[in-house]
Amino acid sequence: MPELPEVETGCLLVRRVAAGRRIVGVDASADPIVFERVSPERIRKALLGRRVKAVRRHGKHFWLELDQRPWPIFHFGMAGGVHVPRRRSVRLVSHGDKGPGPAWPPRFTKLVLTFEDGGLLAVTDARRLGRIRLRMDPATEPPISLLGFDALRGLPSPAHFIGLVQERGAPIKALLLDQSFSAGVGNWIADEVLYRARIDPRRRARSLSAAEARRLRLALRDVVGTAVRVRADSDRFPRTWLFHYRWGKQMGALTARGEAIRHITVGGRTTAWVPTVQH
DNA sequence: CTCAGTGTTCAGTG
DNA sequence: TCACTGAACACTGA
Repeated sequence: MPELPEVETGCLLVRRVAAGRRIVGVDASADPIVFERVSPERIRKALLGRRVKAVRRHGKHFWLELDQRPWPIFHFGMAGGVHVPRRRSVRLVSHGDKGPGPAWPPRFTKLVLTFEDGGLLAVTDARRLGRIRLRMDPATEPPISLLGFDALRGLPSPAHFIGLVQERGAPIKALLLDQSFSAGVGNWIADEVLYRARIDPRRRARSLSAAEARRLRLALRDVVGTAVRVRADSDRFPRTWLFHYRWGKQMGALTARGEAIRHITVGGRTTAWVPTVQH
């Protein structure tokens, strides 16, 4: 679930349920991996009785501003997310893995918050690569202070962006994935952006012309902006996006325009690209 | 049973 | 020191 658009969408959900309310219940699982060196007791102590003043995000991290520090930071890793009960009635017992119907709390829940108005919020993480941290001032402390510009709201000016790109020697795809460069970009966004900018993912960032870097910036703005606008609902991504065809691996995968898709490894990640279009 | 994966970190290398 | 690479991490689902 977790690139910038998914995190932003989760953030909106959290804001809807939590903003302005007091936390009256904290149920934290004892998971030392998800709770980075923070015991469930400390999480509970930090959150219980606090009022949520604001919900902020930078890149793939988001955090709650409370009426008292420290504040919790959430990162979804590869398979984390936030959930609220569907409908009004809450079943406390899930009835089997299959079959439709509400289940609460969801599978892989690591944290459940209850709010004064009865609202509920569950934080899940199936693969346990996500993290929940406590910081006195999240924006100025690692890991968030180490992030680059936010790919949705912090895009640098064209001139600045071109400069940032041309001073780096990594493959352009690896640079896009570097969170200290563009915070929030993940594997599929990087591929989509490069496809739309018609740039070979293996190209060294330094080798991009000003025109190419400009194209890259616009593609980044468009892909992230569009994905956020549709609430990260991939069914609503434009049909022209590589996203819909990139997993037709094996052989003969084609884009909407009939272009052949190839898969290679760049920056340590599986990369889908279209050699006839990207140079 | 094996392996890829919408991510990050860290040891190792140049 | 900086920058980059690749393996490790952890676990589900195909």
